[in-house]
Amino acid sequence: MARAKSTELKRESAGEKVEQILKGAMQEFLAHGYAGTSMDRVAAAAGVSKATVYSYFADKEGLFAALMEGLAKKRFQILLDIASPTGEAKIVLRQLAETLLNQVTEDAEHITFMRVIIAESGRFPNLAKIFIRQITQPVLEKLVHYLASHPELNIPDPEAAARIFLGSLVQFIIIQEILHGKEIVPLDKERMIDSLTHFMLSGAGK
Amino acid sequence: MARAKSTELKRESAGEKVEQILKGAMQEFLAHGYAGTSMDRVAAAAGVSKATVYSYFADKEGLFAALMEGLAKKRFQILLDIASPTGEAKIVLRQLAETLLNQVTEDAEHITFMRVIIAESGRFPNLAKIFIRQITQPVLEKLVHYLASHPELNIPDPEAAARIFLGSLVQFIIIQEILHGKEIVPLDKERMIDSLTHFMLSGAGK
DNA sequence: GTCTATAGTGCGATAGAC
DNA sequence: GTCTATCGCACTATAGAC
Repeated sequence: MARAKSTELKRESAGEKVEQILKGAMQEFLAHGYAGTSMDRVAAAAGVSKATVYSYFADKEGLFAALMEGLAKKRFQILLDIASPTGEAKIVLRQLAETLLNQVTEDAEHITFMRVIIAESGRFPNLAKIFIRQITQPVLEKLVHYLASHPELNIPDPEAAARIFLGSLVQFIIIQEILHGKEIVPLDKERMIDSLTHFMLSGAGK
Repeated sequence: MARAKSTELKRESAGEKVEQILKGAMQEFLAHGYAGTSMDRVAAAAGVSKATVYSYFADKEGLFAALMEGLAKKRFQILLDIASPTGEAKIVLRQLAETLLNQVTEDAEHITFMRVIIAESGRFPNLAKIFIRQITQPVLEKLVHYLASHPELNIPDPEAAARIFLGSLVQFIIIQEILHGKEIVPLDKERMIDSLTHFMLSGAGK
């Protein structure tokens, strides 16, 4: 085989293998968490040998970190796109809330990703901070900017209001989906959205 | 009770050992999660032999479940006590929010407990459900009852409003404390409380 | 493939209660 | 002395990092 020695950087086809490994790693780490995942299972799930895994990633921590950073970038890019709001506040806020709620509740991977980020935020504080910087902060900022640039809404503290708006929605997902509260404390998504927009618009001359 | 309940092993002084084991288990499980904790370390942290641990708890899962159920009962009892609200809405809501925020942010154990409940909600869905039933649901219900019994607040959907109120606060804790967002997206607790009460009271004739 | 860690068991020894 | 909780430790079998 004209396969190069693996101590150095990989050649042309490197990207494919990395993709493959990350895919297997995602399956395992999201399902079992960091400590609950073995490198053997990652290799098996990826369809490569353990040696191949270790030729691309220094160790378990490195693979986990690379995976989670990548997921943070890709999986929540949608949120940043929606959050470019124009138009009437009532519609903009409704749409933002609906997209966030539907986007996440329909995709089990999002839910599991959120769970793992929180789960490992003790062992991997830097990952949590990357998540905050890459997702929470920009979404928050866009919403703050929108709220602040619409003085007719009469919102006294846009930064706090943005936290309330997004925080309510995210915590709704955590209770209903992540903590399996759907059947115990059921509540329709639409009622959350209705009440949230009601409160946000309560200061406007309506 | 000469030979107490047959389901329980050991004699009268058993409680001490159980307490000791649970204390060690708390230290380890809260610090490292379920998969990241070894029974040897639990025994060491508890200052007992592994055999003793296994004489009181059937296995690792049983010990973990017993610990977490106990913590759910004791650690958040305070919330249920506060949530017996009487008096003017503005004050009641402020006090509830302040107590919840201070209670949790000042006690690292609360934060870690919340983290572990979410972390293990995939592997131990029943624990998450116990948490919802014993803490989330009763607190939610008391707040709903309060909001609903004060029609002058003019809240269209008390159930959704209660979710928004508590969800905002809990998510604030998750972002600031659990995900280490304090320095990245700082926000004073008081501003959250001010804005939350502002929205809740926005329908009242003020 | 190697070396370490871990869940769970078994047993002899100890020390205290009656 | 008898009973028993507990300790300490050796042991198996399995799994995991690398």
